[in-house]
Amino acid sequence: MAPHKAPVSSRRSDRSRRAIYDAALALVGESGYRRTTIEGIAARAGVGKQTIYRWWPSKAAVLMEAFLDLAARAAEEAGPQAGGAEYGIPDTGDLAADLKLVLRATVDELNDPLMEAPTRALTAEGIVDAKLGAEFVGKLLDPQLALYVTRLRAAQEAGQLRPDADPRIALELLIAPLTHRWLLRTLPLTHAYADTIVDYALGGLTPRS
Amino acid sequence: MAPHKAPVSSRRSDRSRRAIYDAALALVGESGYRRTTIEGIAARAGVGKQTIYRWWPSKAAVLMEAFLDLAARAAEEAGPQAGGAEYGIPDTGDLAADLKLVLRATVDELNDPLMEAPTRALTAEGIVDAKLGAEFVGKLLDPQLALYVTRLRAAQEAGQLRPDADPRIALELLIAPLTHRWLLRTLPLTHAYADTIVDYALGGLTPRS
Amino acid sequence: MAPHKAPVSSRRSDRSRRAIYDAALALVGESGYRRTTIEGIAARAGVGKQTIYRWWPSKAAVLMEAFLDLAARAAEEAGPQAGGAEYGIPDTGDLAADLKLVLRATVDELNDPLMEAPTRALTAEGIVDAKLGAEFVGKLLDPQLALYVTRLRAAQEAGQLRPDADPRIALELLIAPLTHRWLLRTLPLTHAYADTIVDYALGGLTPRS
Amino acid sequence: MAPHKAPVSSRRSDRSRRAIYDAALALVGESGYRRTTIEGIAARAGVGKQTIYRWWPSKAAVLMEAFLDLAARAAEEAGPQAGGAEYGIPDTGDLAADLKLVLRATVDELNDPLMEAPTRALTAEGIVDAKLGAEFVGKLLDPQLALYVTRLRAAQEAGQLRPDADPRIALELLIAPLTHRWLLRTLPLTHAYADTIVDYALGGLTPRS
DNA sequence: TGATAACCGAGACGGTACGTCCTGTCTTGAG
DNA sequence: CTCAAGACAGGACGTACCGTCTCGGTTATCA
Repeated sequence: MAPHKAPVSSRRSDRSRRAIYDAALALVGESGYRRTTIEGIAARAGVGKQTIYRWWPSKAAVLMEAFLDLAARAAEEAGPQAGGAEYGIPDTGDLAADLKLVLRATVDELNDPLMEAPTRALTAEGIVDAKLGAEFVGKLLDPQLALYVTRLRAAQEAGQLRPDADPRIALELLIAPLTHRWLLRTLPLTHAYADTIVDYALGGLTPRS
Repeated sequence: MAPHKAPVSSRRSDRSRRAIYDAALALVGESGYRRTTIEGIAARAGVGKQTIYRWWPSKAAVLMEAFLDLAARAAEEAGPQAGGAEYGIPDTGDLAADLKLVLRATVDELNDPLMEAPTRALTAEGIVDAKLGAEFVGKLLDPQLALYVTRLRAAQEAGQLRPDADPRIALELLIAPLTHRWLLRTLPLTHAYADTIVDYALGGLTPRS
Repeated sequence: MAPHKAPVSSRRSDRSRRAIYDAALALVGESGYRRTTIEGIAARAGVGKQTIYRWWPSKAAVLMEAFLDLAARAAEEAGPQAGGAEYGIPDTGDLAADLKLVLRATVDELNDPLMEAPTRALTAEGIVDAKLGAEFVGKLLDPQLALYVTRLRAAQEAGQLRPDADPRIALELLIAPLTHRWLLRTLPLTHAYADTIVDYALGGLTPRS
Repeated sequence: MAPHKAPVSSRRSDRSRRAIYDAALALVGESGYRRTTIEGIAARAGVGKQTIYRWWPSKAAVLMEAFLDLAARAAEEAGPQAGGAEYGIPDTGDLAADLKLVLRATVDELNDPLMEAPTRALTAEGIVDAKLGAEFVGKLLDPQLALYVTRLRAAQEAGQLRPDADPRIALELLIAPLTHRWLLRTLPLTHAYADTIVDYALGGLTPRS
């Protein structure tokens, strides 16, 4: 999205950009991030190498954009008919139920084999490369986490969450265990686990009657 | 520890192994994992490349062993005088206090700039490479997590923790948020944060009097 | 001249080709063929290894082309003013004298220390590698030998050589002994030797009056 | 035969030496001299590498000895019953016939595919490596050439060869063309060629009646 | 409505590192 | 005490990509 040395993109070829996204995602899915090369992406996309180097600073940046594009298109598709977490966490009045719903969806997403390779690749890259990590967090993670903050604040106003609880930290209590299992592959990531996490976490955060 | 194609070595050179560990850690610390090369490690260690390829299947495996060796030696040093988490989580009777102590130590460890580069590198590598990840978890993470399980079970027996709480999941509620902040660099990782996590997590896991 | 996997390139860099020729010849001269490496040539020429591998199939092929280029440039220089064997063997009417002149020149050429190393290297390589040998013979040797055939045929027409003598074999009688001494270093290769060879060989090939 | 750093050969294992000869010749025959390695010879001979390095200074030296041993054994076999050139050139009184006989045998030997690979390898090596070349000439070539000198001197005494002809040079006139064709593969090496060479060469060396 | 840029595909270039192979030396352990 | 087995430091091999750099050949403004 942000070219590293802006060549004023009005003349930029959409066809090439699309082809590069597709090639990048396909190759990462097929061969893994490590074995995916810029030359390989260019060849597969039927594009000159320079066309990649002109618009992106690194392989990771290409993949990041390809991934954002994928997510955007997925959201657009699922979006109109109300949709999932992208458009806010539902508020049925029952905080635990709402959270379980969303976390179960997150579990499913993480377990989706199609998304796995690129997500892992980007996360790993971001862990080592602070700049990329910041972009990853800013563009993909933070917007999602903000939805939790919103929902948790609503719960606080509704008296379903301790007024002194920090929503940001509360959210981490919910999200981090899932991420932990997924990233480190310690134990299987299931709906039951998501439910338990919600129960345990909320246990300490709901007002004691 | 497990050579990829075991040359069963009794004749293996200890001097070389040591030099390789040192060179690998030094280079990763100085230039980052990406820019560290096997050739570079060999050159710095004063060792033929083949000596590395003979005993390790990948750069990541070298670093892993170097890291394990580092940890082992650190533990041996700190070990005798009872020491930290390596030798069990203290049990003073106050679960929250004990956990805060240990988690604060973990925070310090994660913030230690000396350990940061290799730990991030290994973690990232493990996220993408399942085999390496399994080794990382089995050799480094699981032993530590087991200590939490032990302590939490003791707490259950002492009636300081709900009898129906799963210690494994409880532990993840404590550990995962720290890891999350550290890996993704979302927000600073402080002692205060560790304390809050303990408070929030235990809130839902201690018996309601 | 014939790239092993023709990248048909008009974009080939002349500067690199030249630098590679120079480096190859220099290194072979300085350190001998064996100790000359493709890496060394690339480094000395200030060229990437791939640029060598792209255009030549082997070290020997590089040297061959470098040598041909050298010979071509030498010929071009010496050429205009009529010159040596490159432009035909002189025909003064005295066959023996003409041959002695040319063979003495060949002796001098073979004894030239500058040409010695690469010529020996190429010859030796060609002895073992039939493909390269064929190229060597076709590009360097045969053209020279053809000049002898021409001169000997002229001598036959002039009645200075038996009409039933095969010029091709006659030529070998003249050339082979020189090559033999030079290649195998059995005895010194002198002008006197060249003269004697001409005398002995022609003795059996001139018409008996 | 001449160890480079004489380890007092009394303890030397004959079995190993033999096995090394066999392995060396076999490998050179199968894969060519270039692709034959000392490691390969050792492995094939079931011998430690050190056992080779102890007794020979180079791959070429191993092959040379193996080759000499082969020639010696071949001679021993063919020897007793009078035999070929090894035991002198026959003297039937007809110089031309005698020479043709021997040169035809040489042609056959050079065309023998079994001997070809190692002979070419050794010759090529000797062309580039002066020390080895000298050994090759001294041990293998000179003894053979001496036989020609003997026969030619006898012919001179019998008045079948000009008294002023240098036998050494005469011999080169006979031998060199064969070697030339064989080494450089310019044209096929046949009995007819050998005969012609004898005819042409002797033509100039026999007394004119 | 050309001229004239920019982008495009292609791919050669100088490099770096890869992982393999072999060299020649040194060490170990079984016989 | 010898010798096969093979680890060791070193270094070249030939390959794969890196990121930069031309090269013509389209487009797609703007003069």
